[in-house]
Amino acid sequence: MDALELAQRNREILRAIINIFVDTGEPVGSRTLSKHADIALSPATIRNIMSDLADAGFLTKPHISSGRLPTDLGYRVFVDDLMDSHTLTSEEEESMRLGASAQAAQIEQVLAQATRILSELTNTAGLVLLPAGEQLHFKHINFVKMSEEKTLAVIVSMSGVVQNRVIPTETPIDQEELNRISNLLNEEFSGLALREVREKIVQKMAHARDNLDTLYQQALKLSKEALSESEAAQESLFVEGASRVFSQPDFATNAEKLQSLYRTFEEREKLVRLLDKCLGSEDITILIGSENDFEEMKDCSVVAQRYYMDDRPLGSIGIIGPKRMRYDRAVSLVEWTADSVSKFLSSGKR
Amino acid sequence: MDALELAQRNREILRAIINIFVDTGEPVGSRTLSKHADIALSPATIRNIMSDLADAGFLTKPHISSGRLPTDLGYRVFVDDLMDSHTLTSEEEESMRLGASAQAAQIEQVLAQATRILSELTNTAGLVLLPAGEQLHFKHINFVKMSEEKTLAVIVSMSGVVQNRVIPTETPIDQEELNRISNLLNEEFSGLALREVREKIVQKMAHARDNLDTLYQQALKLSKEALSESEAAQESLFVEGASRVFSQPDFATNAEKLQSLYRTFEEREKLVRLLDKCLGSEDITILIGSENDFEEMKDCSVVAQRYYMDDRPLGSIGIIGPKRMRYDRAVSLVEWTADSVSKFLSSGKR
DNA sequence: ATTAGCACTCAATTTCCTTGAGTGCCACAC
DNA sequence: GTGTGGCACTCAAGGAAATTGAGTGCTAAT
Repeated sequence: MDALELAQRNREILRAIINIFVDTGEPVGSRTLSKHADIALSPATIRNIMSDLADAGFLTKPHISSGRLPTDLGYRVFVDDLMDSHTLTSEEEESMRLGASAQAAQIEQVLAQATRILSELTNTAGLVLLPAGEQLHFKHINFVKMSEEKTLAVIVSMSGVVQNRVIPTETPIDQEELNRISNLLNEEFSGLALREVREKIVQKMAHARDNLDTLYQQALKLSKEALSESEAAQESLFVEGASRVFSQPDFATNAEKLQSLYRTFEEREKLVRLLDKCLGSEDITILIGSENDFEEMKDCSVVAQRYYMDDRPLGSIGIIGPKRMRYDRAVSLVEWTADSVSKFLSSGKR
Repeated sequence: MDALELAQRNREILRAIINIFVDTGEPVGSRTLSKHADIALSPATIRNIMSDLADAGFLTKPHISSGRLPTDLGYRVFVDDLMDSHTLTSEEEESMRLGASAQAAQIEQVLAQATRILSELTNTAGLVLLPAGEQLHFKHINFVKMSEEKTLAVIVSMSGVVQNRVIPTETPIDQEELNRISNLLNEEFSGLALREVREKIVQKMAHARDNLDTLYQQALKLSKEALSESEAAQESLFVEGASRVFSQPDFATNAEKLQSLYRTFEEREKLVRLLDKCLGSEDITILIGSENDFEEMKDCSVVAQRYYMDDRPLGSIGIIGPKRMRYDRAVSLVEWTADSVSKFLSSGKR
């Protein structure tokens, strides 16, 4: 037997161990494995192989006289090379389709719904990120006078995202005038990326210094305020079904882990950063255990993919669950969901 | 010694037991209590009194040979009659003041901020309910054409709450026309309660059947859609720092309780109902243990009070924490916060 | 009425033992 | 040398028994 075939057999063993462990949650011993239909080797032989796999860093054991379980690295090669691809069952497809049925809904509602279904099907926490950043394109702005010192700006993007913010105004502007300002801006900036709008405004403000048209100047000033920093502040994140993660037996026993995990889910900022990372890659992103950079999430894995609107990546959608999860299913479901969402957002003209 | 004095002494004992238990979390025994400075009685005497208090239903014990701890009823009389009122320390006041510093912010931001501080200071979960129902008054409406079949309605209330929803439109209406419709509605309905607006629209629709002014008819139809059911659907609830509750030693040991509690926090609807109840009463509402109607929250207490805008009750703000909490502090802090929020929302003209 | 004393209870902790799954290594067979 | 059986060893988990200590309830004495 040459080296290649040996390697092949080792891979087979590794795959079997991970499959069994994902299924049972118990460390897998050599005896259990030799009973397994696909493996026709004696426990002793398997022990040798397991020992090799452990030396290579793919397996570990909780204590010296126990069965083996996969390391992060083990999961990694499993996910990259060993995993069979999962085809969705008809029930799974059925449930997904229900999600797309919501008609005439806002983008946020569509995303929230998709995440909820994703969470249900995978029994993990569903996440979706809608960064209100560079991707957004200006559709409409509207100013409402709230009081002498406060004006409310409502900004609608092409994709249907609505942002609003309060702007302090030194000199009162009456609603009539605000309406005219709105119209002015709507005509001028329609369809541009928010970033471009910001740039244009800055340019125009420089030029218009001596311009006598105060209405126009006020318009620029107001809209500058309204659009400032809107990208950083207003991204929105939906988390759905986080409690499912906590019910997993992997955490249920350990109150301490549970708490730190809970705190993580409350600190949305970290989740945003995780999903943000996925925006960078076209392929599905899988982060196993410590591969995500947050200590308190080292027992969790993230599977996420970006979704599109009209071929532009808009945000990312995914799940977060225990490291011990059915990666094949997770990958299929996340891909399918991202795909559905993309199709829904791009369908027809918006 | 007459009956009155005896009762007084019993009350003293009950108060001491609750204070100690709230402090330590351990059942209080007669010995511990007799060592307590304020109590100059022997353990045996105290035992007799404790026995009486237990018979009266104020105390209970986890097992036959252990110290006593308060029942829900015990907490109730404590809160109603025995509790010293807590005066805020200067640090506490200091932290609260910081919350009010945010200028020109939206109402949601103010509320979220207040809740966060409340949660920090009490080390419990902070809650705030902003029911977008009867209380809301119409300020401004704006329609944006998203596509041939979809129109986005943005409704701004007098209090600065922004709601938006997508309306399917059979016949396309162009933006120009939508603007005119907006203007029409804004003039006609400004300042009315949303409920009144709805009623008026229904009336007018009945009357206007033969009216040839199709613009007006369209306006009515659109606005009816935009305002329909908005009250039920769009109330918003902020929960801040729920993880603090989970870190409490009362729950930390019991993974099962922890989970059910977690699920409760995810089911916002129940929390809404709780806070909604508080809206009915002018006084601060305290619900101890099973006094709230949710089985899974029987180990928690709620302290909440409504807040006002211009002397109209708008919503309620409060905390939810373990039954074993410093009620005196909680009450003071919740009252103070509700007060600050009310003042902030009512200050000046809006 | 109050209290000291005493017997009793029971959760919690500790200790010790047993069990069983599993490893690692050695020697033997093919 | 590749695979296997055998054997000694390890260790977590679970259970039984013993110990401890905080606390109660009752009775008799002050």
